Amino acid sequence: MIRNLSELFETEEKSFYQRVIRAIQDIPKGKVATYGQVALVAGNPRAARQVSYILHSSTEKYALPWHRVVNSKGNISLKPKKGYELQMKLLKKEGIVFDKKNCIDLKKFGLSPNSFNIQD
DNA sequence: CTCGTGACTCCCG
DNA sequence: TCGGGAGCCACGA
Repeated sequence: MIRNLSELFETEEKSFYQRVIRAIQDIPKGKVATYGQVALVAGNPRAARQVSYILHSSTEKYALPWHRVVNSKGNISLKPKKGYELQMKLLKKEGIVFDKKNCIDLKKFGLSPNSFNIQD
């Protein structure tokens, strides 16, 4: 479990790609992280899009909890019939709650800013 | 080296 | 509130 940014940067993983993998694996069950957050933790605040690319190509290979990654609004970015329903199902199973608009309350289920933060 | 590819975000009207 | 448009970026071909 990565506790802070320093620890993350000190890992063997050198590429953004590898760090993203680590970051995602570090998302605790019952919580969700946004693409932007993952990108931030991986060291590139602007590479949110890249995170999706990585997920798409390595989800199975690294057994990533991909369903815990949602967009900044707390929505599932996948399109219906393309994983959307599956993701929602998996999240609900972990206790995540969706509101009327199928949004997740990030205040409640999103990673707190300190989860990956330096000030434990 | 250049180009295509996104499960993203931010900003504006 | 909601939708469109532009910015952004690593990785593979």
